Amino acid sequence: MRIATWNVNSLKARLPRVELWLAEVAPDIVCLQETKLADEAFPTMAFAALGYEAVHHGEGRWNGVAILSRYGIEGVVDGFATGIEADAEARLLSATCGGLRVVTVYVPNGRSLGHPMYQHKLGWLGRLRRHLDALASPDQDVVVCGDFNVAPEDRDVWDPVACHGGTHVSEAERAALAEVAEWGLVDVLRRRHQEGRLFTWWDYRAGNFHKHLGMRIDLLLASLPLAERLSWILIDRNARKGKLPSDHAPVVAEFTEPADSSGG
DNA sequence: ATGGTCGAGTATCGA
Repeated sequence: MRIATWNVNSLKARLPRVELWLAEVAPDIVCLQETKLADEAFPTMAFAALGYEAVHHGEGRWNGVAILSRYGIEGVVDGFATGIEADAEARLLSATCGGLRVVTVYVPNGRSLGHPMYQHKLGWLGRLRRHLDALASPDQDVVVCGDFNVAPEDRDVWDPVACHGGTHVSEAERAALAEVAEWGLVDVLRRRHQEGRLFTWWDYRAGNFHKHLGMRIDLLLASLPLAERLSWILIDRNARKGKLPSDHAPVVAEFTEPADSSGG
């Protein structure tokens, strides 16, 4: 079972590359962020032609998240679960794909420390934790993945000194992310690979990708039963190269099937 | 030169 997450920075601009990438990487489940599409404009048929059922939660100009699945899609929840203050923006989508609970997230950027959107970001991560409480149990197979707009540790940024004082690295953001993970989720890339300079996002400007000045802010968090079945995980830097790339690279992980599901 | 590039949309804002 191959699961991927990718902030595509406009699915309209990126669809040709996304289609080629799907054919090459062949993931079974894909979480997309920043589609920047209204639901009516989502290319359902393009994904169906590649063998994916899809669900999209969009608003048009900004944000927008989607889940593609080769295992079917059911139990869709747009945004936060009932009882949690609704999000005015399309940043969260949950669905069950063949027994796996899948949550795709596009966490607010925060803009700058002291900006109202920074407090909004912290509150949003708190609501995400409550969303997981309402949606699933950590003893199930659950994956929460997407663009968290938080680099969990200093080794997840190109230069902690240069980044200090900005968003993505503050103690409060890291604590809010840790609270989400403490629900019962493992950052599987970090569990498997401990070295620094494993980035998923590079600013378009100033040749930062070429200079490998990036951050690891796109995470694939798995519940413990799922995390224990990780075969491999990688950051697909090739998808950040060439013509008209997103500024994010996908994260792709392979998991073995649960032991009790063989043979059906 | 106090920016650098994208994508939204068509002036700027957001990332």
